[in-house]
Amino acid sequence: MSTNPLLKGTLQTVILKLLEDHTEMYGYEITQKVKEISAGDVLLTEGALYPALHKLEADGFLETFTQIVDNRVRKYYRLTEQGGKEVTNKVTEAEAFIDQLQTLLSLKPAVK
Amino acid sequence: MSTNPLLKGTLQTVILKLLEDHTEMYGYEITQKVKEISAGDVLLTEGALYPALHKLEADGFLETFTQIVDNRVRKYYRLTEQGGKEVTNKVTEAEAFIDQLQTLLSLKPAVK
DNA sequence: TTATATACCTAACAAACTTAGGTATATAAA
DNA sequence: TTTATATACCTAAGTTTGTTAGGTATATAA
Repeated sequence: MSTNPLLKGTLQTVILKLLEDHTEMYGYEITQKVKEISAGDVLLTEGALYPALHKLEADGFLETFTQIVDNRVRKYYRLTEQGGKEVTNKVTEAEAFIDQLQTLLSLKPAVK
Repeated sequence: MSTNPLLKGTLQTVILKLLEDHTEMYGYEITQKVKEISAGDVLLTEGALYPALHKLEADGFLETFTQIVDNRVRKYYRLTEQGGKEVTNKVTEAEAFIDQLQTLLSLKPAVK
């Protein structure tokens, strides 16, 4: 019943931020890290994650390389130089969004 | 150029919250109130607003009545009883979303 | 008479999800 | 041994929710 896009358009921002903090990650690892950080509250669906990664790569923000571990393929992602700049932009945008939403919903904890 | 869904899936929540605080509002008034509260940062597009209002009404969260003012029609919206409960749900959901996003982006100001 | 503000609306398109599949290997449990 | 779970990648159909771009109409200021 829950039509619940958990990250509401901020998935790209979260991915970029994780890659800023962890340098190199593969898709499955990202789902686990998000689950861990959010204490199990945010469960990325693969149908959202993989297309998002491919788009970020196509846009020039990520680059990839593959490794074989235990006979299984891992596709690692890493920020490009352009991607490094984009993290800052997207995080700033997310902060503004949170700020606006808190204002509109009267959730601001204190006066700015 | 800005593909900027300013409210990223929270438009319904914002509308319901405004109607909780102001009892009765019409569409155009909502756009002006959002602009005012956000200091001009959030400009609702009518193509998003009106369908959202119609959906909230169809879902039983809002009821309407019309008034003529200066020969022009105003369609007022008001929360139904069910809508009154839904505000709480949706605002709680939005708070959780903000919290999760702040955690994932390392934006949390302090430890909880 | 032209532009801006007020006031409603819809339709075509795009973005970003969910849901539901598919392929394949390693390992723990029944 | 076979079944389930974890690991690891992927895509396609459908839905929701927005943008963009129109349309109609009245009041008022330039």
